[in-house]
Amino acid sequence: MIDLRLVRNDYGAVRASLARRGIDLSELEQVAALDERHRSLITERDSMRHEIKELSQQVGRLKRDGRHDEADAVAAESRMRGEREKALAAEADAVAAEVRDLLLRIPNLPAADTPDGVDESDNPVLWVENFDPDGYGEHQRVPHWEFAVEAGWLDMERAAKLSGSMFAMLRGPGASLARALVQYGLDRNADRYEEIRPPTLVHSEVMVSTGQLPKFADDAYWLERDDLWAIPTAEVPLTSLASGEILDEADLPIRMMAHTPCYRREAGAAGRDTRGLLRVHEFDKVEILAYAAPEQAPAVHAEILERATAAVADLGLAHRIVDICAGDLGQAHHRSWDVEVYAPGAGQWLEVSSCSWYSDYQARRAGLRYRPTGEKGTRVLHTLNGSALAVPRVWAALVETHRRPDGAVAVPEALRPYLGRDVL
RNA sequence: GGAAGGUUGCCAGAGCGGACGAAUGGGGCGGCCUCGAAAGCCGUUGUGGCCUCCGGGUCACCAUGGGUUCGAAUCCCAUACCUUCCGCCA
Repeated sequence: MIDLRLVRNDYGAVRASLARRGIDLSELEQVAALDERHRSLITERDSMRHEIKELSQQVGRLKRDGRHDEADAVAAESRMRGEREKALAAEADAVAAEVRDLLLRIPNLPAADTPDGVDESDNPVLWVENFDPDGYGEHQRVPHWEFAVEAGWLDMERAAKLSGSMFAMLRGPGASLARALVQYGLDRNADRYEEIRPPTLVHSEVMVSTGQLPKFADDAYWLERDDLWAIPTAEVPLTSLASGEILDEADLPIRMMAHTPCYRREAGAAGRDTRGLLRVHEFDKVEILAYAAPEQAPAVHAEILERATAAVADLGLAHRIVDICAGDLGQAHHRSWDVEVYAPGAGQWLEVSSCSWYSDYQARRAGLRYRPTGEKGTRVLHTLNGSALAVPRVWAALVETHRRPDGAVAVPEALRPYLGRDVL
């Protein structure tokens, strides 16, 4: 969530920044008004508590001295204040809860250099590589949901039998390819990122920290019986890994990676772009993530983008980098770049990584802090992450791109050590 | 799933209704001593909210949430987590 103190001290700037997203600002206005009310309530409540404390100590002293009548009188006095305190506290708590509810729904402030724009169509393309729309042969223009199903690498029908539509099942060489991609994604980041295998079912508060809750509950799977949520990305457990902790500045940035399944209900996404592996409810992904001091964040952000891009470049895939404009920025994002690969069979660009800087938005929710070297006190961390390798879409673009006229798929050089073969 | 015990500051650990934000020891930091170090001695050492005439004042936090009381780390209730044993299990 955004910094309430910033709302208090520089309301105009916060308002102007959020306005770039093109959202309704009435919640922000309410927050500012309620916060003022909250502060006056707790100031009064605290002075009431102070008086109760002093009176109670008097009672103790009077009783020790055997002056019981006087003690009873003071106790009665204190009890009256107690009632007033109770009322003030209840009201203050109610207002605070209201402020928090609103604050959790207000999106992050876009970074100053985020491009202007209202939606996806305004996102500038920063970089295109290895892409020639006319350079693909007929054999490459076949969508994977046709030839990969025929070859027995992808079995959508039986997956649907087991779990419904938008679940995929990979088989034989198709499954091996997915596993190879995971290993490839992990190995290329193992130089700096600690490998972690986190739980993939998490408490509600963990989903709140990263921003999935309360606003986007319909997008996630929930296990009612145990009140646990299936993670939509490893970003969720990794961001909360150090929640409530105070880290040393000297240890920053802290880099982590995780291979996990990811679960997404994709509510409202039915219909478009859901053929084959384009959009599935469950998929594997290698995520890289970092905790950084604010000054370190831009460099770490660039590093994550560089790694995500290089991973697809080294697989010989046409790719591009898209700069997400203010109107298209995700709720928790401060600045974001998407890496997209071109799938010639599907005939479209597929988002395979969203490299994002969250500033202190998630860290404040999660309670991630650090102690600056040589300073007293703490500061809120910054979090950043991106997919190092999202399996299904990379899988799809890869088999379509490297499909040969004879129907076999040439395994890119970089992946051969993992698959132990040159063709599928 | 059942039973028992536990959860206090950076760590260990005392406190079991009033002067407790919390004894004591360890650790960290600063100082004295020393050529330097060890030992010893002295001091210091949590987080956050609000107000501020920027000197400070004040409130909250002893797993979490309720309750009792003039007053709760201390009493009561519920929950979570941890440990051990039993059961079940990849």
